[in-house]
Amino acid sequence: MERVCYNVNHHETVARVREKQLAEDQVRDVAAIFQAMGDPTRVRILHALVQSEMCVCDLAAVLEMTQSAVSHQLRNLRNLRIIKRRKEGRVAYYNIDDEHIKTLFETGLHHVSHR
Amino acid sequence: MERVCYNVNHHETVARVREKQLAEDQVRDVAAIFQAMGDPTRVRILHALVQSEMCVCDLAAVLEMTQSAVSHQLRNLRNLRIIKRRKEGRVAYYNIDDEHIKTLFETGLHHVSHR
DNA sequence: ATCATATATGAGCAACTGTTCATATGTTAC
DNA sequence: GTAACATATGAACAGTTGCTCATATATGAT
Repeated sequence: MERVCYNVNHHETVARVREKQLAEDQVRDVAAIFQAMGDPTRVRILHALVQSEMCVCDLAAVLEMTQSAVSHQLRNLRNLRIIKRRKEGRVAYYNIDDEHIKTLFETGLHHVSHR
Repeated sequence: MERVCYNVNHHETVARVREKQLAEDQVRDVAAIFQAMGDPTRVRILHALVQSEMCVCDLAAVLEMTQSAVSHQLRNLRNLRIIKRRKEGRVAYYNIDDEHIKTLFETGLHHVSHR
């Protein structure tokens, strides 16, 4: 990496913040969670699921998107344990995985609604 | 859009969730906030700024990244009003924009640390 | 004025992402 | 068994993103 800064301006701050840096896997995991919530389609899916457990077919109807597109996104969210699936015959019901996720999502929603 | 679902399985649920759908700009805004927090570099930047106001040069030192890369990301975050800038001479100091953002970020961090 | 430093930014490019399309898998009804 | 339905998934393709590199702008020191 090139030398871009000839002297660190605030040695004490840099040292202190360096010490408390997050572990690589923490950074990866938190970024993955936020990234998953950072897409309009997935926001709409999560907002729907906060209100009610829903099957793929119903979600596609609400979002007015293809079953395939919705299913792909549900897989993304499920892989990250943001939502969970319950199967009943041929119907798959999706739910927010836990209360923490619900809280996190609603905190973000609350933020944009109040500014 | 093709017909993928021959009968909506749960009319009542679909109708109820449809009614409470988010407005398009709410969806866009909340997705943008989460998306901005959904990148490892920006997570590290935010985690640093939660601890202390920092200048670009110091952030680059902590992250061990080029000044240019950091500056580009700071612009992204500032455009979304996630961080704010304070100028003092030729030095630009960055800060988390408000307490809501700090809370949102820490809620996400807390989530991945406790599972 | 010139030089050094701090930050900002446009272009370019490789990597990633979200949708579509086609198709596969699995379940229910007959 | 076959047909209808619900969901899942791989490939492909366009659009987006994050970094690098080069360069621009702006301030402070001399």
